[in-house]
Amino acid sequence: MSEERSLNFIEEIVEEDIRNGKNDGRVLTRFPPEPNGYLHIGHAKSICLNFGLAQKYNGKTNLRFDDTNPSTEETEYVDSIKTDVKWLGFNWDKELYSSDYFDQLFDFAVALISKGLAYVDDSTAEEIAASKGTPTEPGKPTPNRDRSIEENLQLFNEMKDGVYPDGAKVLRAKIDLANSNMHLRDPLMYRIKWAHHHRTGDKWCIYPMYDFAHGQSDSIEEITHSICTLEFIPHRPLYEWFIDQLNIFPSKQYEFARLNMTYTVMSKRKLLQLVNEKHVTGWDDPRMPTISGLRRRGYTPLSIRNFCEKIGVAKRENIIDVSLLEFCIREDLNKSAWRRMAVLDPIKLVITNYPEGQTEILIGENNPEAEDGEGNRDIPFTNEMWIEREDFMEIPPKKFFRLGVGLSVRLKHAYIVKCDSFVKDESGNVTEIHCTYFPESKSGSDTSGISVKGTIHWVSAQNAKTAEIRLYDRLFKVEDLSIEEGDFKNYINQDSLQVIKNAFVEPDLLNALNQKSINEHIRYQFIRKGYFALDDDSTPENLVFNRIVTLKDAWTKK
RNA sequence: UGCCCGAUAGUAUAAAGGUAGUACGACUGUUUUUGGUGCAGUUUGUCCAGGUUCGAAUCCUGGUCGGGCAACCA
Repeated sequence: MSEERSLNFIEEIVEEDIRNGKNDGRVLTRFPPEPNGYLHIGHAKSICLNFGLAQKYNGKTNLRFDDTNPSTEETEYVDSIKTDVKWLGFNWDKELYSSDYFDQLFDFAVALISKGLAYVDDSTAEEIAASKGTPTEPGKPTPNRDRSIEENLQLFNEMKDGVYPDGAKVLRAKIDLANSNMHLRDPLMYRIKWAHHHRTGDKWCIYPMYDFAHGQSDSIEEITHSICTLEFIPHRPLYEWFIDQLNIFPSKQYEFARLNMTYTVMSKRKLLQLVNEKHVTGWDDPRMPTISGLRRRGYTPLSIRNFCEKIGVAKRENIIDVSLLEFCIREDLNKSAWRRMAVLDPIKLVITNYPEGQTEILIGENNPEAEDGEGNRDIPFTNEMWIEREDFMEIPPKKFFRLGVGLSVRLKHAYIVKCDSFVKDESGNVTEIHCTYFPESKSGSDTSGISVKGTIHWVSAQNAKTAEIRLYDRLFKVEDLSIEEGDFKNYINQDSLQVIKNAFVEPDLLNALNQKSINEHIRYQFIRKGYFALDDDSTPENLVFNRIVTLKDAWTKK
């Protein structure tokens, strides 16, 4: 057997279960989102874990919507969740809903009442909260705790039949009001909610609580490993209590630490707030940590799966540096993205010894990382160019490998040019750079003998196409939002979006829209500027590119 | 002053009583027609105090620190 990557603690549990022949070696996991928001990168961790486990151990994974609270859930979210899971590259075995089990769950509740293990309580929410005591003081029974089984049965049926208004009664498990675990102090099983459900419509006016739905749903599906996040640890005894009392399939719950990431938030509540209060343009704003946001930004499914692999799975609270996510997308795109040239902050460069009106077609390979370069594209070369303003300096510092009077650089895929002079306007801004080129220095057939330190990108001014380019920075100004005081919105980075309306791109990029229609090569590396993805806002008249991430830059750091 | 979970380089994650390793970050060199990539290297760590043991990141005891738990949310 060859050297294997070490297992995370859940894989160890699964392997041990398989060794022991538990569940006949069967592995069935589930990904159980509540359809009340869009999925984010933290969900991706859970998705990769659940589906990954199944793939690794010959099992299956169900997609189950935990839809027990009709007032927050919508079909829109169901659809987006399915889209995102598929996009990440996973296929579920069954698409299921907790609401599929409402009848069964009702019968389970009746069974518990019949065993004297559940009762209908007429107390208000406040009264119940008060009667539960505190972590250090035991709770006290409410007046209804000792109702007869018959009465409970009748009342519960009346709850279901719509006899009572919202909040009038609840069904509670009869466990232990003094338990040190607050979740065991007679937890609520059902509440009355006259709300329209996105799937069951108006059939029900009572809905099960999470604790009386999740474990039972796992059990009904015969889930072997029910994986959730750390905050559910105190629920586990309750999860097991219901399964024991009902004597149904013993699914087991395991908990891991959720993902946190620097410079962003990861709670649906906060993300919803950013959307509702228009701090971002929507759930799929490219600055959002949502799957749809990352997708629109240009992240690939592979890069996200690799990221989830690298961050590992453990029980320790963590905050992952967003630079690891950035590493993952660079790693993927460096190998696959086609190279193009784009000038974001243009300044004119004039080649004084190149014939005006002449156009030469140069060849550039699409992908230098591929053996065959994945083909070439034509790049027109003329006497006037757009180059990046930052690639010229009036007074260049030492080790500045770009342009300044007397300095030479190679124009990528083209010739070496030497800067002779520059032109300024009245206010002192440089408006033009004048160079001479060396005809023998043509890329690929250079016989000039000249060697230069720098190579810069450019676009022929006569042939350039304009494009809109959107540059994104971190959404928040601080690394770890969880340790900051006050409203998280105080830390929003107001400069997280920069729109460049008139960038110049090489003409071949007009093909980007066609490429997109065949779903290929919609992501590019703009040489020296980063990785970019064509945005859905693009039209043939106005191409829009999102910067996914910059290239690593060892120069500007200095 | 309850119960539960956790603690290994800056950030994560391994080492199941026997050499503290890996990735990202940072830094250095090298290659390069992208100051990218690649390649080579450097850097930084077991929360504390006791105990068990030939030997402890690992087991035990006590402490410290961080997190969670008292929604008719999930």
